Amino acid sequence: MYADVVFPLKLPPLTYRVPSHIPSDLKGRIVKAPLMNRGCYGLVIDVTDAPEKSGNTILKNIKDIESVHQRLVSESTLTFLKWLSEYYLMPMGTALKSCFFEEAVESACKIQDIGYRRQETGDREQDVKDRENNEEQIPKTEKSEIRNPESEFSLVCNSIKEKNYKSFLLHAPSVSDERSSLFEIFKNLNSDINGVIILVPEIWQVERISSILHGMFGDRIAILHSRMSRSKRIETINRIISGKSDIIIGTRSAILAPVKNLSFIAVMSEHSPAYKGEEGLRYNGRDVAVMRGFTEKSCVLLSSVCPSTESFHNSIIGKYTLLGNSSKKTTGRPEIKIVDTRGSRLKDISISGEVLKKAKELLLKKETFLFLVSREGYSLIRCNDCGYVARCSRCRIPLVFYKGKSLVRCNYCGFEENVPDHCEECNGFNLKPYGAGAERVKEELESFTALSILRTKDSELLSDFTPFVIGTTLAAKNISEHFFGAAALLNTDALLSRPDFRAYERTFQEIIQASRFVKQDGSIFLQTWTPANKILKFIKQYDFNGFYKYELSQRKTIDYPPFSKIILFNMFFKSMPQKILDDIQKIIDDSNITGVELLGPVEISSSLKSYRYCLQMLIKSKDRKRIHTTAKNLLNKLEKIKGIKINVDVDPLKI
DNA sequence: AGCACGCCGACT
DNA sequence: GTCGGCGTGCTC
Repeated sequence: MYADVVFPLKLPPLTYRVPSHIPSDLKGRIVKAPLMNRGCYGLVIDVTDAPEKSGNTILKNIKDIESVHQRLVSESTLTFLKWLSEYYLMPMGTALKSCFFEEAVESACKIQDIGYRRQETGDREQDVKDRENNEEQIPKTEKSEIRNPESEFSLVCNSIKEKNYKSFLLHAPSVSDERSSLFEIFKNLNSDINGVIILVPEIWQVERISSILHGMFGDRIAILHSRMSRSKRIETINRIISGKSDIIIGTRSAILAPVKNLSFIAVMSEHSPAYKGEEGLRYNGRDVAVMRGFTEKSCVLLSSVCPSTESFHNSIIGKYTLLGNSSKKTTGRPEIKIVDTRGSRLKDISISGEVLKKAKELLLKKETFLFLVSREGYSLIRCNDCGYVARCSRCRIPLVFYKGKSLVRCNYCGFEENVPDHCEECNGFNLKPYGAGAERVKEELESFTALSILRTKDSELLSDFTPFVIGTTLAAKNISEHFFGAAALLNTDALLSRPDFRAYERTFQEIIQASRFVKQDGSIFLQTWTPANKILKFIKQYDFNGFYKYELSQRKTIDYPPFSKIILFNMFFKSMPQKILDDIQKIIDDSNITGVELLGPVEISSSLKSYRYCLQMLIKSKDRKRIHTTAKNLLNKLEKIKGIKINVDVDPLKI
């Protein structure tokens, strides 16, 4: 008898012999096995009669499993783990590591080294029984009783009770509606629910949810996010495995928590790019949530005030059930005004006359005005003779001018140098600030109003009256809803023309999110040189359906998600002789790829400090299975090139 | 992830 | 001549 064991290392499963005195119900259990001359804890994912012949290499010197420990995962979780590894093109060990395996081992095996025999009546099962017994003492109302049968959330509640996979997409009118819907669901269920994961995009949002649910679930609630200390994380995982906590609230990684009998997954602000990992196993928490719900037969609720185009598309094709009709809700939202800055007389000023007039007006009424800019620093630098924008010599990214520090900086590689005095394109000396950063807007406002202006950092609290607030992001956790009398987006065009096929969608989402901080009868000004842009019309009217329809038609014509799948390869090198380029080309040619589009490789600037060079390759296809087999094949071959380091990004957000 | 093996610089 | 730098590679 042989067992395939996965360790929380960048490794595929390894085969071990199972000594005859060990029973065969090993699948899903933690075992200790020799690896690199010492005992390591791993997870058994398969038990076979003969050792698997991996390719044509016959395994010699197969070692014995040392000891057997508790069962950690169910059959369905194993299926999920295999999917996670295959889908994101990473070894199973990497996937296992992401699933809090080390923490599970730490809490279950090392602290109290439970041998095989004691296992059957382990503390874990007893704890669950204890909790269930306690709960039986508490009188419950009838399970089928829904307090508010008219509520559309009864659909979600029924689905949770049925214990079958079903996905919902809630298009909520506001962020607080998103949260209250969740509360409503738990209230309707009379807290009669086991195994819940609630995801939020950022750590500070965890507290918002946990405080709402604390009265209902007490210490059944566990919190999980990436900035917890190791010991706290182990403690939390221990609580989850033992069944003491089964309501998990956390950020991205919490979707991989070892919760048993998962019946409900909620993904708040599902459109958020924060759900996508940027290193290691680059999974998207939202997509993983849907897959986990599917394999573990749970109800999945995605919610957002501005759902992603992908999720909206899934609701059209019937993959998700659409809830909420906030797309029709235009009342109670601030008025959006498109400000045409093309004819502005004051060419060197980033704030338009119309916006400035409103700002002064609000100042008299003691109301606060929010200025949204898309970058820190003063501006870019542009040659007024030839129109060339100064760029980083290494990255070819526009350099940002910091007037206060009197330097230019590349925000990609961090390179800083003195402000150039002439244009490197035409050698002219007519360089001028171009575009508006936070520093410049502050300067302009101060010169127009003779007031000192508050620049917001995330941590700053706004309590006393501050006439103007300038922000680059809206991680405005300390700003209460409807705080501002008005808001202005000074460079809407910069957002709309970001080099990302999701630029329109992102802009729409950012404006919708900003709108929640503006008074309902206030206004939002969008300054633009392209007032005829269709997207601006949809935004102005809060026309979600119009936007999605247009955006989906655009995505279809350029053949991007959701109409095709994309996988990005970034290949890093210390040096890049012609031979490497030839080798890569040969691998591509030999793979005779069909039904898959391959763009590149093209050289891009390297984002890794220890690697100077980077080649990027984009793999694109309508065929979900084919793109994966092609990518896996290519990856296997490319990895053999010496000195290469490859980052694989399945469903990348940034291209 | 670790830990070994391996090929070039400064030392008793 | 050796000691040791950490770059590459393997782990059933």
